[in-house]
Formats: sequence, structure tokens, C-alpha cells
Amino acid sequence: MSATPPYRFDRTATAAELHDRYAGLDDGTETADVVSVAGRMLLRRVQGKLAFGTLTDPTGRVQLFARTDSTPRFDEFAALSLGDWLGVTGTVMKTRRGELSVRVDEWCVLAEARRQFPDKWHGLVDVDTRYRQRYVDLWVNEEARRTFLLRSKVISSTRRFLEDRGFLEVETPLLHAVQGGATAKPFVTHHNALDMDLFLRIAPELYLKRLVAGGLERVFEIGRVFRNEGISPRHNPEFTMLELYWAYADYTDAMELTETLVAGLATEIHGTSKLTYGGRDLDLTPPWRRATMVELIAEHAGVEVDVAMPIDELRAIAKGLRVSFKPAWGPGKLVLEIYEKTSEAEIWGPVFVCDYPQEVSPLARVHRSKPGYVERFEPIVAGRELGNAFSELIDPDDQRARFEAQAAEKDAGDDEAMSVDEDYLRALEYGLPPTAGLGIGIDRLVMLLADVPNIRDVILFPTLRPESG
RNA sequence: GCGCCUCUAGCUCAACUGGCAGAGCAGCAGACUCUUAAUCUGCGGGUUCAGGGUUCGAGUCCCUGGGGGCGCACCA
Repeated sequence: MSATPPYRFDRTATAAELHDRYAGLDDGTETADVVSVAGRMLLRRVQGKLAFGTLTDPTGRVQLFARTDSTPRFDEFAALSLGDWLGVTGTVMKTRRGELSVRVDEWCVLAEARRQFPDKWHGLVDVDTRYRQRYVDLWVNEEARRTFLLRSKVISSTRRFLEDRGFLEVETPLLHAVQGGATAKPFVTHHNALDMDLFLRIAPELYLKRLVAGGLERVFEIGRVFRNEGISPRHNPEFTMLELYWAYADYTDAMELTETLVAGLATEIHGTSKLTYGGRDLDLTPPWRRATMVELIAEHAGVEVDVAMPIDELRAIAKGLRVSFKPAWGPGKLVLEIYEKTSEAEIWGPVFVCDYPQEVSPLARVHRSKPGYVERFEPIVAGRELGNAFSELIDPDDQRARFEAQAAEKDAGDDEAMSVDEDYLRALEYGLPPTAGLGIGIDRLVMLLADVPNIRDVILFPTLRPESG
């Protein structure tokens, strides 16, 4: 029926460019300017010897104006399917009703839409179809396209922000022989030639710190990590993490960097650091509140806890708050659990939750003045962890002891615990300077900035079960 | 993994306590020289997620399985 599509098309203007350039054009006038536009025709209004189409491209929409006396193959044009990709060349004009249009003087089909597009008014609502057929969703749901453009901007701005501060972007292995860098269940795969199991990384942390030991004083990586855990509105098995390591700095420097970065992104994208999320005000303007975990527990649960308290006392407090726990848990894990169950979701933030129990932080350096705690913080925004950071543990003996404690937990059946990473210890033995480390979940950051409630709204192809069951 | 909810035309949705599966948009045919979700006339369109059961009769009730959503668990 239609001719073979051309192999290329020279577009000279986008919809947005035309609207910018011809904003002042009077109604009912025609210019002598000839432009070429391309995109998808998603609406059509045929009226006898006239036909109007709405051409959509990633920048917006522009009307096509076809007329029997100036449009070649007019009948064919009027019979195009909604969704067809078109290349159109013609003069720029404004209709009598004031709609900026390109007169269709030449046109070709760039690709046929053999499948019908969703309802032009109701669009595509079914979330399953939206996630599976993102190639349709992106055309039909304006906010989907906007969200992914925003995501791209967040990542490129973050890169620029860090590069401007002397950070070097690096890439480290996704296939890990040793599980470490976070407490999480890994995906296991197998290398045939080496005949060995490998883990998809759960965090790039240990490799990045090796690089700081190697003299790359400021490094960062933005990349995918994989965790073999449940799927929820806030969890996807593969997600994107920013991690950075910064020699000669500590966790207070990481706090400043975090609030500057996040507020800067908000301002760059929305023009202000005062946002709303889910209908609620969210002010990201620095400085963010800094509070310790035990302070926040006192605020939200009304109890005083400390990792130095006798374990029975902590268990009694947990019971009183109806926080369930396992007998094997030490005081640190109990305090963390009490915090997570009673306080975290209540914190709207932004807040830096500081000073975690050492017991639950195998890679963080002991607090300079609080025994039993480490210099670690998580930025909490809208009741969610946005990241995790610490003054890095640089003492190889202490690190070995922490790894061994982790390995013991692994032997006791905790498949999220880390293994002893001898090569990493060797790197520490060569010497790692005082270093601050920061990890930020990019997906969650994008959720905040885009004001969407589900992580699948910020991941183009979220993990789903196969369609044909 | 467990609990609750959900699945009807390409899309968005109807179908009272079980009683002939419908509408709008999209599609097809036609009318229309400034439309804006164009309008008007006509037409076609279904494995009601799949399989089984109860019943004279199942989209509707029951069972099994599948997809999805939410909550819990786990985590960022």
C-alpha cells in the first residue's frame, strides 16, 4: 500500500522550535518559510477537502494542515493511521483559528503503525501495559516522557556537579567473586571458562575504595547494582546507585555534599529547592537537620536507648514497642530495628540520621567520640532512605575483625552477610587515607524530584514476570 | 514468600440479587474547504486471563493456575 520508507529524513525543526520561533505570527497568515518536521501523527481531523493532523515529537505537538490543492496524494494523507510516523515538509502558517501549522506540501510515511494506538482521550492507563510497552506509554502519557527526561537530567547534572569538584568517574566490575559492600542477597551467575560462580554486584563500594588506596583521591561511579530481594513500589531488583569516595574528608563533608547536590538538582530542574512530594511540602534547602539515631528514637518512640544498655533491657523496650526481634541480635541490631520500625517512616525530612551502631555497619569507621557507634548517616527524605554514607573504615585490623563477624553471621545462615575480602584487606594494609564515602539511590532521588510514588515510574523497563505465563 | 484486591473489544470502561455481552474512542464505508478529543450517517469488531466445577442457564458463584496492583516480610 504505502511506499518503502526512506532511509533517512532531514528534519529542520522540532515542534517546540516552531512554537518558539512563530509565537508572534498572526492568525490566518502564511509565511514563506519552508520547514521539515517529523514525528508521529496521533490525532487527525479530516474535513472534506481539508485535513488537519497533530504531529507529535519529543518536544511537543504541531498541527499539520493539508489541502487537496497543495498536498500531494491528499486522499492517502487523509487516510493515514493514528500513530504513523511521518516526515512532512511545507510552509509555516497559522490557521484562521490561530493554530500554528505546517502546510503539507510534501510528505512521506517514515513508519507505519500497524497496531492501533490507545484511546486518544483516555490514553493508556493499565500500568502493566505501560511498563511492558513503554514504547507506547512514552507517546501516550506525557508525564511518563517528562519523568524520563528528568531522570536523564538528574544523572547528567550529577556527573557535572561531581566533575566540577574534581571527582573522576570510573567503572568497576559488575561480576564479583566475593560478596561485599552492602548487606544484601546477591544474584549468582556462573562463568563457564573459569568454572566459577560469580555474584552480580550488590555495591561497587569495595572496588571504589581500592581506587582511593590507589591514589585516585576522588572517584565516583553511577551504575547498576543488583539485589536478589522482593519487588515493591520502592524496590526493583536492579537499580542505579551513585557512589563516591573522597580522600581526606569525613562524613560531615559528605553531608554538605549531599544537601548541596540534591538542593542544586531541585533548583536546576524546578527552579526552587522548595518542592512538594505527594501533595506535601518538602523543603530541600540546606542545611538539612542533623540528628542522631538515638535522638530520633527518643522523639518518635519516646524511649531512651543506647547500644551500651544491657541486652535484656533493650529487648524489653523492643517488646514494649511491639518491635519483633531475633534472639541472635545484639544491641546494635536491636537499636537499628527499633529505629526502623518506629521512626524512619515518620521522618519527613530532609534529615541526616547520624551515628549508627557499629554492629550493623561493617565498613564504617568507629565514631571519634561515641564508643559502640560509627560515623555513618543516612539522608532520610519523605520517610525513605535516599542514601548511605560514612567516614570509611581504614584500619585493616578492625576491618578484618568486622569481616570475620560478618562471615560468622553468614555461616550462621544469614545469606545477606558479607564474606572476608582478603584482597580488599590487602589494599587497606597498603594504606587507605581518611576517606568519606557516599551512596545515593538515583531511582529514589528521581522519584522525589519527579514527584512519583512508584519506582517503576522512574525505571524505563522495570523487572516484571514474563508476559506469557 | 504470605494476605487482600483486580483482569470484559486495539484503548477507556459498563453489564441490578446468576437470565440474549454493551458504550465511547479507535477501525472500516460515506458526507463535509479552518478543524482542535472536529462533526454527521452507516457497518464490522469478544477464548469476558486460562482450565475445571455448581446450575436449566456463569462475565457474575466455587476450585486450581497465570498476570498485575497494594500491604506485610526483606531491603536502598
